[in-house]
Amino acid sequence: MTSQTELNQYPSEHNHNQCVNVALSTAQSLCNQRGVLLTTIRYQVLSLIWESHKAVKAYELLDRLRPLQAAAKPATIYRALDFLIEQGLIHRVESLNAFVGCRCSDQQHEQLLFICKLCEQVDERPATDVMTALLDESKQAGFLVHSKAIEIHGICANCSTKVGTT
Amino acid sequence: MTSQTELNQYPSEHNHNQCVNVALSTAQSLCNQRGVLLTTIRYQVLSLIWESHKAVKAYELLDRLRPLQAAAKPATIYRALDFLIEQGLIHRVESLNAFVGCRCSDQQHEQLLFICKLCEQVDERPATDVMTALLDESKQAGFLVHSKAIEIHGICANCSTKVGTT
DNA sequence: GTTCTGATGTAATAATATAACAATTACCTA
DNA sequence: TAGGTAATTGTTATATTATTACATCAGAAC
Repeated sequence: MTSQTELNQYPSEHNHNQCVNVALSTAQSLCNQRGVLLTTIRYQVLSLIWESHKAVKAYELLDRLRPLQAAAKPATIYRALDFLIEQGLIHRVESLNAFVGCRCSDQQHEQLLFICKLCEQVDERPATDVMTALLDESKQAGFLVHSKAIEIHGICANCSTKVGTT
Repeated sequence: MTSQTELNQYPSEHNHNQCVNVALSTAQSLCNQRGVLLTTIRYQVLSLIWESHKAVKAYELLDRLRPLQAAAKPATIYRALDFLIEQGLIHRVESLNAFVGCRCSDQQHEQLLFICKLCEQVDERPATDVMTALLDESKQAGFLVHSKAIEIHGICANCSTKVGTT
């Protein structure tokens, strides 16, 4: 049953512990480099977000944080989220009002987010061609880009294989 | 003062009455073609959205609808918005939780939204190159696209000229 | 006219997010 | 190491955004 659940959530070759470890240690060293504090609460929230590759809602995080931080309130979560977003450690998924870990914190942070309607996992891709085309378009429009949100909803490769073979 | 306001909102060559007229009559004929009802409430909400090129919040629409529909409640607005979105007559701006008229209802509906932080106007552009690159990327990822939200925040050409010359 | 469907009325409440101010902690430096 | 300062967290309240459920109404189909 556990294995079935994991099968539904991740491709079989996926070692999620490693994802989490990499994410958390990268986060820690980035914060060190930048002289900002990855406090206990912030670290715990980041860990909770990294429990899966799904986008998580703020109040769901709150529920999951409370066992660790009895005093946790909405502000607790939103402050941690604000910090993590500022540091580029997570993405806010605008079209879901939810949050997902960023796998590219140390590189170009703004990416395409592919959001699967079936497994709900969010995959990020740098998509250089798209970004180039986008900057071209912006330049043509005379538009000065500050930030972008590019969110694609549909069915991921993993899920469409399963659907196809069922 | 009125003219100053308008100057801040639209490029001078812009005839907004025409925008509105085109949008509303296009909406009406599309609904006729499709055999769906552009009821009074829906028409009023669409008109209110088209009062400017800014994205409007649902509860702001509610306030503005009430003089016309004394019984208007949140559900009234959200139902009208759902309908207008389904019919491709407006865009939901995910990153603002707000709504803006669509100038391309009869064509390819999914566009890039350029959102100006200064004048708050939302400009939509088809950006074929971006869309092509995006579909390529999706194909490479094996991702089946259902819908996309591409929202660019920054400073529009009109505002950056003003800022530049000040 | 009756029935059926879609639209609207109405009330309650859920879900998401922020503001304001107090208390505490971390850090610097004298 | 004491004291000052800035950042973080605690706490309460409330604002904002959105949905659900059920009643009623209006118009089309029969």
